[in-house]
This record gives sequence, structure tokens and C-alpha cells, in this order.
Amino acid sequence: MPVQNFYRGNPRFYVAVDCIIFGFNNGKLNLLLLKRNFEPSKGKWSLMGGFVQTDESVDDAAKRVLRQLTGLEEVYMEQVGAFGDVERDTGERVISVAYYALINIDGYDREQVQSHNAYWTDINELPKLIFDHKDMVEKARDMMKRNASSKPTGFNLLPKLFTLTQLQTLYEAIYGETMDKRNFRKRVSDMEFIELTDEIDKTRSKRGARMYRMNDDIYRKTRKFKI
Amino acid sequence: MPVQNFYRGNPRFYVAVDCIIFGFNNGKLNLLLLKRNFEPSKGKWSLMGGFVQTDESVDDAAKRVLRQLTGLEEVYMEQVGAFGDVERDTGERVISVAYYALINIDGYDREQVQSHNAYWTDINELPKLIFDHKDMVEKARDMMKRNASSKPTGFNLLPKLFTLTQLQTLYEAIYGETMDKRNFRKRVSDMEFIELTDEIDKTRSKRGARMYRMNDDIYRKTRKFKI
DNA sequence: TCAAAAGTGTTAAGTTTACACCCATGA
DNA sequence: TCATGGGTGTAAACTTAACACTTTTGA
Repeated sequence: MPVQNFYRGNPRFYVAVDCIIFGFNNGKLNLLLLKRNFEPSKGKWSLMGGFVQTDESVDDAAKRVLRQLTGLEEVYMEQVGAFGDVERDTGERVISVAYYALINIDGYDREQVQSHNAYWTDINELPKLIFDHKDMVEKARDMMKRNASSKPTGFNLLPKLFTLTQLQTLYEAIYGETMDKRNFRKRVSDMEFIELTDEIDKTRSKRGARMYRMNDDIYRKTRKFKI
Repeated sequence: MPVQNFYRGNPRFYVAVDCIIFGFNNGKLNLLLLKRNFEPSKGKWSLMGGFVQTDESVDDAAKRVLRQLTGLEEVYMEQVGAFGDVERDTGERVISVAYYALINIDGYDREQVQSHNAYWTDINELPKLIFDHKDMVEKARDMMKRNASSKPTGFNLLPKLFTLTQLQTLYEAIYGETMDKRNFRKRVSDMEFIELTDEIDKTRSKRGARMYRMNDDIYRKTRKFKI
């Protein structure tokens, strides 16, 4: 069979990307959701998405879409998977590849987000979402949780400097369960890559809390992570 | 923006599925690979694949492709992910979704496999594969290992009745490490869903070994799995 | 002076690992 | 009778979980 016939005769599809964007604010995990002011499904809540173009990889399309919404580059992203049911999009047949992103809630472009009609929503109080976006969110949440428990990816949700209380609250939000403070701090002190700095955070308590930083080089050497 | 313009103007792509088919034979994990007797890349090794059609979901396409090769229905499959680099397929732009399947090596249609020019290959001695199929295999292997360690999916690689030595050898192949026989059996006896049967397997030893069976109902009740 | 968050060790319970010999059978 | 794989328990090491009080400081 000649090469050109191998492909020809097969159908082609719109391929989209959809982004599950996690943020950590006020001790809660949030998702950045769009209130769609465009058709189809205008007025309903959805994930931020876009179509893959001919000159970009699927991963690059996801990065582009995230950048268009938040202004951010170099964001931690993982592919969640392909969603390919025939009727998943009510308009046309679209195969979508979902990605989740972890962003530091202080760093993004608020105007750009506003102009897209996007809002942070508590992950435990999500509105109804269009299409199969709920399935995407659930799968992303599971993957994110599992990932955060095996590698120090959760730090992408924090500012560069953070207190141990912040870190604990973050992991409590990720795992959906509370933790013992002393056991938590014991585990942190076993991880050499979580470095004490000279900074004190006085914004959250009168006494002030020591601030820590994640040191990637040390992590790459030790690879020890357990929270 | 009217609905029809939302999609129009975006490019469309061939979407393929590729299957990483695991089997367990002679104490080794194997993959079922195709020696391609068709273009492109005729003569080279590849995964079994095919194109998604308009009337089927991506998951269904993967099931169809697996059935075409092995004759099997109702096989355990998991999506590995979408592979979408611009140049991943040397012929045309194709976005591929990879799946892994776990099959009992006794059950498939050998003639059908032969007619596709497919062969079982030790997973630790794989040949060079076309395109990005090596990446797919690596990701599938990682996922399969992780999955097999958290849920009793590995049993899909065994016949319905199996001995504890078979089970241990399987998990040793999956994890790539040997295990202590007494500790292994202790763990098995903690899992109520691994049921003793009356059958004795005399084919592998003179003394004969008791055969066990996995009981799905008990697993669903207890959800206890640790190997 | 007191409310609010930061910080700090010990012990018991549970889990994991290491380890060696006898059994049954067919060739 | 002996080679081959089947089958069995215990103790030490390690890991995890439970638990409560003192410190600092700004309002």
C-alpha cells in the first residue's frame, strides 16, 4: 500500500485542548473557570480551551491557551488525557486533550483573566460545567493529588517563599484531610530541599513565621519526598 | 460569535490510536509488536494502531484495533495519553492516543495475530520502534506498574485459575524485582478476594500447586489490595 | 492581658523485612 | 532416592500515628 493511501480515506477531526487551572488561595484549592460569553453554551461555565493549530504540538497548544488566559509562561502542566466520545461536544465532533496547570495565585495577569470572564472557584463548590468538563476536572484532581503525593509538584501553587503553616494548609487542601502539625513538620525537616530562609512572614501572625524555600538542586540530588 | 464560526477556521487532524499490548508468558512480561509489512516504515517494528473513525469514540477505536489484532473483546484497557508532536509521524500530521491492554496470553486468536505479522517480545529486550512508539511504551509501562501496585489489575494477565508461584512471578516481572516467598504469601492471605479453589496444577511441578482465583465481588466489598 | 498563630519530642502501635527448613511427588 | 518446586512462622527493624504545652507579639 503506497504511503499516501495509508492516511487518505480516514476522517480528520477538530482537536481541542482544555485546561484545568489550579490555584491556592485563602487555604483553599481553586479552579479558574470561564463564564462563557460566546456560543456554543453561552452563559454556562466551562474550562478554558482552544483548538490545536497546524504549526503547534498539542502540548504547545495547551501552553498557548494558558498563556492567553493568564499571561503566564513556564507553568507546571501535565496532560490529563484525551476525551474522545462522539457526542462530547454538542456543536461538532471535537476530540479534546485535557491538561492541568498549577499556578501561583499571585503571579498571573488579573486583567487578562477578567477580560476572558474567568473566575476562581473553590474546587469543593464547583458549578455545573459544560460538555464532559466535569469528568476532566475529576480526572485532573485525582492525577494532581497522586502526583503531589509522590513528587514536590505542589510547591508550584505557593509563592517562592512560604511558611510551614501555608505548606501544611496546601497539602491539607490537596489531600482533603487535616494533618498533625508536629508529624507534618517532622516530615518537612527530613526533606533537605525545603530550606529555611532568613525571612519572617509577619502578615499572617503577630509572632511571625519563618519562611522556607524549595531548592530544586537539592531535590534532584536527594529525590526524597514524603508528605 | 455564531456557533458555526466557532469551529470553522480551525484545522482538522488525523487521529490515531496505538495499543501497547502486555502479555505474561514463561515468567516474562511481553509486548505484542508488529513487524510492518506495509508503508510507511515497512519492515520496521511498531505498535498496533489504526485511525479513529467518525462513528466511534477514541476508546472504541482502541477496542476495535485490539480486536482486529487479537480477536479479543472485553479486554482490560487504560488510556496512556495523547501524543501530539507536529513531526511525530513522518508521513502526515497525526495525533495519536495510546492505550495499554492486559491480555491473558492463552486467550487470543493466534492466526489473526500471525496474519498481522505480530510477535510477542520480551519487554526488557524490545527492538527499535518507529515514530514515538518507544515513548508510548515507556509511559505505558510506568502507568501499568503503578496501576498494578494499587489495584488488582495484574490478574488480567493470568488465566482464571493460577498458582501463587505464578502470581508472584507475574508481580516480580511487573516490578522488575524479586520478592520473598513467605512475605508474598502472607500478603496474599490478607487479601480475601484471592480465593483458594479445589484445583491442583500438576503441570509445573511434581507435587502440584493449589490454584487460586480472583473474586471480583469480594474485592469490591473489601477493596483491600497490597502486593 | 489575652487572643492567635508558631513552634517543639516522646511513646505506642502497626508495618515491613529478613530469614531456613520440611513436604510431596515423578522420574 | 533425589531433584524440583510447594508450602510454612517468628522476631527485629523501621515507620507511622497519637498526643499537649510553651512562646511571641500586636491589639
